[in-house]
Amino acid sequence: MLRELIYERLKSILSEQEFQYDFNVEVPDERFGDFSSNVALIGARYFKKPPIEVARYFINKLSNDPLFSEVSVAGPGFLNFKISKDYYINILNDMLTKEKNYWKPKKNGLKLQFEYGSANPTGPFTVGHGRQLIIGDVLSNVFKFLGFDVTREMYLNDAGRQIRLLAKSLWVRYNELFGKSFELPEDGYKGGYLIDFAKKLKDEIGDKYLEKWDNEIEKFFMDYAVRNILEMMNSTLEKLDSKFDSVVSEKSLIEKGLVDEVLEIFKNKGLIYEKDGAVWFKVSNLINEEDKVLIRSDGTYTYFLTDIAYHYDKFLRKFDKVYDIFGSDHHGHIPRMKASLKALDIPESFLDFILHQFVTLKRNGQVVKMSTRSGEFVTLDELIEEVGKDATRYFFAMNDINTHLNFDLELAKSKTVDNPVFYVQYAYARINSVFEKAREKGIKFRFKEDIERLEKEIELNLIKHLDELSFVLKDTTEKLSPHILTNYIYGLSEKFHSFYAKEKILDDSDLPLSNARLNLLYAIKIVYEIVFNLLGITAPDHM
RNA sequence: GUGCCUGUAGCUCAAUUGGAUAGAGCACUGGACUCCGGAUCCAGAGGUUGCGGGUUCAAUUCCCGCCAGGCACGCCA
Repeated sequence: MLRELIYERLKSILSEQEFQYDFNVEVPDERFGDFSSNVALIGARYFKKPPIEVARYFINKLSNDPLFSEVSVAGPGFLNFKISKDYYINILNDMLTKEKNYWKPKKNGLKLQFEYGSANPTGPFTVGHGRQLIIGDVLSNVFKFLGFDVTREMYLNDAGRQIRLLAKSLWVRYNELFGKSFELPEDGYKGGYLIDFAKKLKDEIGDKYLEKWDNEIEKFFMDYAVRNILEMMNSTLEKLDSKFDSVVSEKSLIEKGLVDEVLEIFKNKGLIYEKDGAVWFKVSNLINEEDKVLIRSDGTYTYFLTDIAYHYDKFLRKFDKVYDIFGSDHHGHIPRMKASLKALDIPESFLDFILHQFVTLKRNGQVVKMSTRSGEFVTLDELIEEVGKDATRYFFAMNDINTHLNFDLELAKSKTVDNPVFYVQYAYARINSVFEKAREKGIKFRFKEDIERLEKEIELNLIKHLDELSFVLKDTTEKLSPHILTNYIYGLSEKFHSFYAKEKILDDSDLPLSNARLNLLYAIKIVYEIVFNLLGITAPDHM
């Protein structure tokens, strides 16, 4: 990785002087060179000399280094580097030899868990869940590619009050089918899917539970509704090509006794008390917030309590680090969650939250209101149906997670409008078609041969861009931002299309050059396959 | 009221966490295959980075204060 090589060289020059400070190596505007560094600007303070003089010191030290064809100083004291052609050829050769392993660092044994897509199983996934699912899926993929031991997990809140509301709502729908009218409970679920479930249920059991309601029947309706909703959710996940390694249910945590264990620990630490018939957690002892209820006066557990137990469970499962991916509406949950982990003597660094802002869905310029309970929403299923899996995944990944995502349905649906997904996929299809054309023309592809014929600026620049994938993957995991990856592949596509338009790849009059360029395309193809795989979108041979 | 996020070209978004003349796409203007896929490419125009201070060699980025939008402040999840 070029960036690292340059960084190491600069660092070792610093250590000769026994200086140690942070600086960066980055890709500047093309007119400045291949890479640049601010090492001299920052170093001025340590060298006690003007930046330009410090820069000259570095240039002197690096002048005979075969890695560079040129090192210069510019502006206020930036060091600009041009990588030698020979080195680029070496790198390309290395990529072709190692294929995708070129971009994989040595194994990193850290055990990570990503929790995302967690929801009440009370309705189908909404568009909002979609963003979360893709962020979680893509980040998991990248961490895994970089050698981490990754578990993707979904948490199901299948034990709470909402499930009982769901059961009752289904029961009301069921009765309606027999012409018996009951009021939907307040905050009940109004979604049409419950009517479908009710019809199915009527076929299966007839009038068995008509106008009857007790604890047994409630349990039956809860199980029936949850089972069917999970089926819906799984079918959506399949369409999205999103797989979980495990699903943890709230119910199972309670049955395992983890909630009791947590309560016991808190009790021993004097962190709980009773008031108004409920059990409270002394959050105010730990952070500057109000105390919270753990057990309601009717004896049921709050979400907060079972979630603490869940995170205790994660800790007992010996993850080195866990990430919770939520919508930004959950941000209020963070401080108290961190406080409770502290109360359990779990190190603060164990848990990190990744919050994403909301998705605003627009249809004909109008904002579509989404709410699971009112039943007015566009489901993730419908969205995938309309715009396809690839566009859905790419669009959810391509924005900074901290910004609101405007998803214009009409625009996304339209096949004629320019779509970044098509742009990047088209580049890949084009590469394939060049190889096909070469076969038609009888130009034989000689793997790893003739590559020293590559010398044009744009060719070497493409090699640099391929090399940069290592940095981009690292950056994606450090900033926990999938959009860095989509930006990268879009940038590679721009460079490739530009190269394609400018230079003829298959040139009958110069077969070695053609072969060199085919080798370059082969390396580009590997990078596309890596990135498409990480994003979970298809790599089309033809379009 | 308190806390979190956001504000960048007409629109949708970037900007390598403090770097050089703030970049792309759409839309607009004008060009490019008798040729490896024109779903492409090249060029032009478009900016007081919400406003005002501060920190320093350097601020879209960090700090303070305003303004605007989103979200959260439950014995909901």
